Amino acid sequence: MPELPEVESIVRELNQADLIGGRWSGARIYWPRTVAAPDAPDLAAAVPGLGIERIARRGKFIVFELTQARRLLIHLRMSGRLSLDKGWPQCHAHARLALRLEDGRVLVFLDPRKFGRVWLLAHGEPSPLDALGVEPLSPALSVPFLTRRLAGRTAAIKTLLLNQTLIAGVGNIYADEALWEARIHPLAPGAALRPDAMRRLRRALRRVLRRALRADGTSLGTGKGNFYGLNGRPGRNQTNLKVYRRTRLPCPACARPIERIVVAQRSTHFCPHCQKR
DNA sequence: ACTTTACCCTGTAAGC
DNA sequence: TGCTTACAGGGTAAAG
Repeated sequence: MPELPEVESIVRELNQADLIGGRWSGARIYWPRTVAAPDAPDLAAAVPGLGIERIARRGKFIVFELTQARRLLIHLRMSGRLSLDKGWPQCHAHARLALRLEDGRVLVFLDPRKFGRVWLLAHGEPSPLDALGVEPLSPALSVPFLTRRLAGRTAAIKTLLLNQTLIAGVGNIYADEALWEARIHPLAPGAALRPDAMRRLRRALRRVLRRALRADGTSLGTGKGNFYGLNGRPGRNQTNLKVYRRTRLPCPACARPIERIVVAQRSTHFCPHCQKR
């Protein structure tokens, strides 16, 4: 569920929670498949004693840099959430993993749909971060870069924006929003984008993501699949959305109804008038 | 090398 | 109220 702005918001909150310098003292695994590390025989045994040096984001991953050159990665996928509690979870219905700190606090990974994954990696071990593309808010996302990487790509631009090996961190909401802002049809083949469209796309991606970041992410609806930051804090970006989940509502630019189609197995929202093929 | 498809899971909301 | 269906912001593996 969470994309770059949501994950970044959570990382900011974690960094404000006085975890740096602390040490893990134990772990409890409630749903074993949550632990994805291929050769981590027992995360619960390996975690105690590891200190937290840094907490960062890469793409949609939360990265805990630990002592002994180890790393703990968390990917929330569709329905993952984090909660920082005073002790081991008592009544969380969807607790999949809990990590206890020496000061007694416990970071609980909640995930109704069980798609989320956690890795504990040793130095030099193959990491899912290795495959990630550029950070969209870094200078690496340049027009020449986009031009190079989209050359020869016949897939729909919407599909390519969701491809984490090209650009890391963009998901369904911000792909739709950026394409609307750039006035590009979601089904346009990547290679069909003219230089001017490339410039608009780069600019739109960065604008849309930064705006969402300022609002601490997007929280839609009331369901459990909704985005929440640490300990259930919702974001405020939903009021900034122009097309996402606004099927049949008027386009903010031309007032014609927004359409919904399916691209890459994902709902895709766009204005057929403003975003021509 | 790139693209498409099936699949992983559970919860919520809408329609009847 | 209860049942059924569609949908959900993530990604992978395998086949074409």
